[in-house]
Amino acid sequence: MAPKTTRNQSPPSDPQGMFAGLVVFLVEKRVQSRRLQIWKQKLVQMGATIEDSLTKRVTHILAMDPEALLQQLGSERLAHFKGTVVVYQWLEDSLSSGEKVSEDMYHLKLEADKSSNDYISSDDEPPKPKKLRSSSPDDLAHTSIPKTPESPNKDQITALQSAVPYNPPDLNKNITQIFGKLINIYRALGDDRRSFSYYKAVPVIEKLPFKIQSVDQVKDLPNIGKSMQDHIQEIVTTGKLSKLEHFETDEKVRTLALFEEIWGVGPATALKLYEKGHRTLDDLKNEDSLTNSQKLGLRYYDDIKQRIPRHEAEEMEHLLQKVGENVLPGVVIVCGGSYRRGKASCGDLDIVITHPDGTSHKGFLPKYVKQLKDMKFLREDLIFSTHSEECTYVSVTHMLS
DNA sequence: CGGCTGTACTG
DNA sequence: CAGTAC
DNA sequence: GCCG
Repeated sequence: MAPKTTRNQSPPSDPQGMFAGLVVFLVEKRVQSRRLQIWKQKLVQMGATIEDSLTKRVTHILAMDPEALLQQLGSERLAHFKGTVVVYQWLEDSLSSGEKVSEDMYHLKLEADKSSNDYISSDDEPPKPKKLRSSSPDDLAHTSIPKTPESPNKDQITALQSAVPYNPPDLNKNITQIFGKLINIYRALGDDRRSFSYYKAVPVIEKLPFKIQSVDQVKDLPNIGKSMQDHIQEIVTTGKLSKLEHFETDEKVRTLALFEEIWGVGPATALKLYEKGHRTLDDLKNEDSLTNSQKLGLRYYDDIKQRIPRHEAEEMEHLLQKVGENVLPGVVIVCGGSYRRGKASCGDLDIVITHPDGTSHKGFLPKYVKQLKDMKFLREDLIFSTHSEECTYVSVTHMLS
């Protein structure tokens, strides 16, 4: 879980280099990948930072020509960009002259505007006939409280508070959705390692600011190896993945994957249930070998699978903070996880509870939980344990809206 | 080819 | 301790 | 599955 999100490359960057302070986004279209690689390396060496997506920190966009630029970013995203857009020649000339040349002669401008002929996609989720969002989001809260009263994690708190929500464009859903299914399937089969590989590949693909049309565009991305490239190739050309098709026609694989979506059910339990002859969730209604957590996971199957829209997560955070302050003045409650990372929707809500004086948090969680239960925010305990100073709590919540 | 995080909770 | 989740 |  440790966010190693920094993609620090090996070549030592020189903070005094000619590109110091620049944050660059490279439009990769119409660029030889080998050349791109060299450029990236040079930029980093000379003190620049390279962004994988068009974040608000980006100061410079580099592109071959207006078409490539437009094709990868779209005019509306570009319209909001306030930085400098130049052609790669600027970089070439800077490198050859040994000093950063003025951008003036290299500005890349879009041809007038070809009106709004882009694309207005109402991008919903096709493979989800699920309709009613009767708003019963689930909530999994995990709290961990520093062991030492010194509470040396002020940095963590400020880091949490200063995180900037940014949602990269979600092109390439065709690929990430298929990979997402493979993640579940391999995990259901007990192949966690392979599952994790796909798990790591997905965010890499999600961060791409363009739609993948050729293998060349992904051939030297991290966590994308030979197999992934082949799969991507097949998906972009045929629109599907035969490997996945094969899995999905296999009843055992299908069933194991289904059972494993139940909270508390892993590969072993899923297999046992399958061997007992169970094939559907309904078959499990009367299966009393399930643990408490698993029964709850089954009962709230649909609710737990619901994602929480960001704005609702925001409301929940405020509510949680208000109640927390009420139970113990001064307590600090912040959301972490996917919410903190700025996702548009969250599968759960991760909560971190701390207190500035480092000791007052003792015994806070039970009282807090009780309060939240009384007001019908929390519903059912999935896990609830308290050691002397570290507490863990995972629960299903119910929000009436 | 071998490693791929480590830890806490349930029953 | 096995299984599970994070 | 990917990586070293």
